Amino acid sequence: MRYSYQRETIRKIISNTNTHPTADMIFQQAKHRIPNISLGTVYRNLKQLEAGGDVRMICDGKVSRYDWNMRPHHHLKCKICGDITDIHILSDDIRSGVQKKYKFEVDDVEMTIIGTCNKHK
Amino acid sequence: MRYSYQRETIRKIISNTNTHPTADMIFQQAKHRIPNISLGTVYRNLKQLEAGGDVRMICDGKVSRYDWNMRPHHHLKCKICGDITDIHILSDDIRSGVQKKYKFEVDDVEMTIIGTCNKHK
DNA sequence: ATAATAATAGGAATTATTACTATTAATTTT
DNA sequence: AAAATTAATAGTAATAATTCCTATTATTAT
Repeated sequence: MRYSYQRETIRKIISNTNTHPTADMIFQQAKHRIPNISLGTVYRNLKQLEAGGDVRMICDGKVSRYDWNMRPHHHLKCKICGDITDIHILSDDIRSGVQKKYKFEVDDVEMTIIGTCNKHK
Repeated sequence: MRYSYQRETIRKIISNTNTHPTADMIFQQAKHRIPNISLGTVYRNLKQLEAGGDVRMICDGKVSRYDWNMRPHHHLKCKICGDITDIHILSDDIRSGVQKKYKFEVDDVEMTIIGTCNKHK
């Protein structure tokens, strides 16, 4: 893959936040550095970064969000403020249980825990 | 809520399948019985059925799918055929662990396990 | 330095979903 | 049972996230 300043900028934006930004949020940020960058470029590069294992896409309803944290982890989603926070809990027992019980070859366990975060008392 | 034949038809379509159909799949089915039903009607009624606790919406990437099974459960998603299957595994320990460790008031645990189902050897 | 070709900007196209509006049909009142 | 009220509908336009397309630009190999 050929070098591009746009892609590096996008990579850095994702790496420097814990907010799991959407493509559009990344686009808005990127415009500060590259005023005429286009949204298509953001999407194309997000796909390449994802394919290259540099970032991971997470689904939040209809929108995709992007996460630099490639270690296996899960998410807490607050229904009040919409914030998505990383949590590290093991899901190895779920993995092996499902593998055996349903004869299903598990690649990944995606867990989103919905509720109210501690910011709202 | 006022009775409508369209809504009852939609409810039945969802109740009679385990395929977690999308709004458009439900629309196609419904047209067999009500040829001039409109997609807007399907969406409006799906929302009402969801609000009334008759069906549950599940996110599958960009598309919403609908499930009649209101008991707490999780999903296996096959990356080959795209099928989504219900599984019943307890997530009570995850719930209480998160509640304590992150001071996060848990409403729901949504788990999607991605991999290859037993249809593909 | 030049040639080859990924990557880009900008805009058009697509897909899932929601909003709008005149008409229809279910319920309530008489 | 007929008239009045008003949800619900069909059909269409609008929106939002994302993908596709194309002439131009920028990176890399020669």
